[in-house]
Amino acid sequence: MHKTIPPLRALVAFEASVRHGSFKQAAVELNITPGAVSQQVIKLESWLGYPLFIRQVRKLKVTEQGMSYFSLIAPALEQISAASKTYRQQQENRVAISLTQALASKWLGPRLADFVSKHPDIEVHINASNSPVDFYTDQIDLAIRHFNGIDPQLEIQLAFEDEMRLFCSPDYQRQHKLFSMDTLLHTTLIVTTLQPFWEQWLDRFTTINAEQRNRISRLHFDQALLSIDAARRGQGVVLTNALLVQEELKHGELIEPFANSLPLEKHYYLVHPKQQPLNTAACTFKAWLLEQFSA
Amino acid sequence: MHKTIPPLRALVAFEASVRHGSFKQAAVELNITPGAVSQQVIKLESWLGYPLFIRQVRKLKVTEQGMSYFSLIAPALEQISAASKTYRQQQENRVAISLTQALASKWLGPRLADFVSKHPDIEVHINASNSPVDFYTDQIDLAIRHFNGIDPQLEIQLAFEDEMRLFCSPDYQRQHKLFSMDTLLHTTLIVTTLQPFWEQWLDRFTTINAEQRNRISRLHFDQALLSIDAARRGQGVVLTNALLVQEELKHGELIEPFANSLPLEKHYYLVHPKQQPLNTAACTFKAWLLEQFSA
DNA sequence: ATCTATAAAATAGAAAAACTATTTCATTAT
DNA sequence: ATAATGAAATAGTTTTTCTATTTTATAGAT
Repeated sequence: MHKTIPPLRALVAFEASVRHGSFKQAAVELNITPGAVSQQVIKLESWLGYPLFIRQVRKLKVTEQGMSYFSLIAPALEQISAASKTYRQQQENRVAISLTQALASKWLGPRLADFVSKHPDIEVHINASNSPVDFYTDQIDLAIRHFNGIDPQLEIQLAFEDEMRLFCSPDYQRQHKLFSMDTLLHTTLIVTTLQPFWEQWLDRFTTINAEQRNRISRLHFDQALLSIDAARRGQGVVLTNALLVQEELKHGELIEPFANSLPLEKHYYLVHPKQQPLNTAACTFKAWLLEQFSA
Repeated sequence: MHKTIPPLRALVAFEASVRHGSFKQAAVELNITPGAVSQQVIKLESWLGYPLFIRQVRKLKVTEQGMSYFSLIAPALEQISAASKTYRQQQENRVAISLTQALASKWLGPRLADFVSKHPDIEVHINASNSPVDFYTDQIDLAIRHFNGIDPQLEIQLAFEDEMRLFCSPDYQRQHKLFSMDTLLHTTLIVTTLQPFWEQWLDRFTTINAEQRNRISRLHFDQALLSIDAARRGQGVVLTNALLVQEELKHGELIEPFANSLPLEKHYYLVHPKQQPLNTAACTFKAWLLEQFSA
């Protein structure tokens, strides 16, 4: 099929030289030296087997054959340029962020309208997944990750410090008289599988011993969102970050019976790979996110 | 204008990989290693900013974006390939020869029909000019030149030895009783400007002295063809190479009253530049010419 | 279950292409 | 007459392209 492909850099130099009628001007456009243009054109002439220009002192005249060849390859190069511009530029207006479903739903979701209204030309992709992403393969620009904040390959900025707070619905509190710590013995603990912090919390803030703790009833969910929902429905008490229940607190669907907070070693950070420069949209989005973190 | 040109070798590798759905097969087509194809595709992905293929073990799947980009650039590459094939191949079927007008008209012209009938696909260009040519600029493959046969830059083969013979029309011979050398005193000598051999010829083959020679009437032409024509019309006697009057001799339009021949130091050679390899057509034409020289 | 074949990925090094810097040349402009 | 201009020629530097090799994860055969 493609057995006959000319030296393509030479073709680009030729096309620009015809348009400008000058190696000098072509060089300016291509941002290379005139000598390089000259050599590339000679290379193409050698490949084709005949001259494409009549060279005069300080002057260049394209041959008829050169002109004819130009008329065929110029539109093709233009097509490649236009397609490439479009497909590359597509990325300038696009930003994709990866974060957990809980954060996407409870934190970013309610705020996104603000960003969109401020930047209607930017296409925002939310990759809400609890599994780790590959920035390159999955075309992710930014991520909010929960980790220790150490990774030499990433640009890292703290988003939120993580801490576990206890929440339940108002009804649950009334029914179980959740007014002192020891009443937790008679409640159901809603456990999020990936956030196994109940032991630490109870040990830190109650006098309930290990044996007693083993006897407390538990409900397990593998998603923070489901745990929060269960608590909202009055099925137990949940430990989570207040960030994820801001709306429920606001609407009185959940309350915080005890003001105790268990700080964690891992926090939420905004990250992106050092080796992958952010496009305009991603920079804009990042700036907006940093604003939101500190608000 | 062409500010957005992707790495073009990478584009070629990408296009072939999409068509084959395999780096391996693309490599076979492009006659490079699979590793090189892989690297070029990665390079294009990096330039565009997103992946073009989903890589699976021993398998390659083009992304939607990749397919979409392919649909735009593939026709353009095909256009470049087709144009380049045509314009390069044009040379394979073309041969151009430079020689004097006299040789073109009197020697090559009558014989060319033979070559053309044997090779109808070969396009023959006759550059009949008495001024020197530049092989490269003027796109000349071969030349028949009149010189001493020494030029290190050329491939050289003897075509004909040059010699001056005397010719006139039968009528002129009768009117001037051209049966002995001294009768030349009363003729008109037809002189070709670039072939000033009358003095030598008369000195070598007659007893006419210098003073007598100065008194012979002369007619000057700057083209050998015109000199021959004048002789044919009975306007005088002409010195020329027998090669150029073969048809006139055959038709009885010219005769050779005296069989004397003045050998010259320069001869006719078939030449072409050592640095400019002959294409197929030119090789074929050269072989045919060499045949004609020895016939 | 084990072994072989396959094709893409990753890596280091070699070869070729692309480009730069400089000088020369033949005008052209001042 | 001198200075400016742009293409040509040349040697050297930088970058790209490509090769060779090993690794990896299957997919297929036994």
